[in-house]
Amino acid sequence: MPASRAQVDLREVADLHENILRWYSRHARALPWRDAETTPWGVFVSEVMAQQTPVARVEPVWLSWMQRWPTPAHLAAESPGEVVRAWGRLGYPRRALRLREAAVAIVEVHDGRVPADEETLRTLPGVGAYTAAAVAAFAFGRRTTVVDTNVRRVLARLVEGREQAAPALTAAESALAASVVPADAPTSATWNVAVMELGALVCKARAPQCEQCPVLERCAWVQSGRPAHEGPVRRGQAWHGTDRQVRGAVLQLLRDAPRALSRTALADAGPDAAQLDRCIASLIEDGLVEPVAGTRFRLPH
DNA sequence: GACACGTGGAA
DNA sequence: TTTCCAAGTGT
Repeated sequence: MPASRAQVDLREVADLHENILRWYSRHARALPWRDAETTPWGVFVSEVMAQQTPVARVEPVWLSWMQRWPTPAHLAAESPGEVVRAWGRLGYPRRALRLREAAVAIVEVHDGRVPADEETLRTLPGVGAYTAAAVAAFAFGRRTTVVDTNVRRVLARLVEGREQAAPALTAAESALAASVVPADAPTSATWNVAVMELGALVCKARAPQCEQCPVLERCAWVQSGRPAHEGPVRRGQAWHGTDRQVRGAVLQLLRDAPRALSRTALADAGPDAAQLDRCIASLIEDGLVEPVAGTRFRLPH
């Protein structure tokens, strides 16, 4: 059956809802941004921090971040460099700049309040389809379809009978995910986070814990004997010797330095002089580094 | 659609 | 030790 035809009948959907929502009520992690008193801004921050980043690593940074900048106005008033420094080693530090830019837009365009609808959320820097849906659902209880890597993997296995989702999100996947979202808005929000949680804790990429799965009996992948992934092997992310590695090393030096560093000091970031210069230039271009008097470098003020 | 973009823990 | 990959976005 082509993936575009994969679907679940109504009785089956109701059963998935019941079992997955019950599982979530018993096994959901007590993440701080799930507290009832968390503001939409707090949810927004958590979703940006969680992009491509394990949730466990986000938690301590989120706690200190919300203490320091409890509202968009607080963050908007901060310097980019301090924001990048506080981002620490979460990775993809451009997210920190965009989060601050989003805070500025929220203050200047949206009266200091996080927008509730996806279309408006999508206009904010660093907010794509996933984050817009997640904030609408988890901060405002909107009925929408949240599709992240967990949801894609769970549906690939449960409904399509495949071990892995496609390399990139397809329209068919989005349609399938939308077709199983509960009609009721509050329930839909819980459903979206419940499927994500199931993917994160049980239906994991590497070592799925099928014996703990609340919908094991309905899983197409398990029923067909858990066949191994067919098709092209996913290309691993290159790392050693890449610009990304050098950029990360430069930024780590600057985060840890109280003042501007010389080009010589930054040479610790990599042995290739041409690559180092290229990376410094691209970091400046990205707004992550600021040149001082042409010869020294620091996080942007 | 393909690529670039950080980081570190688990297997 | 190397590889995998994690609540994606922007170009």
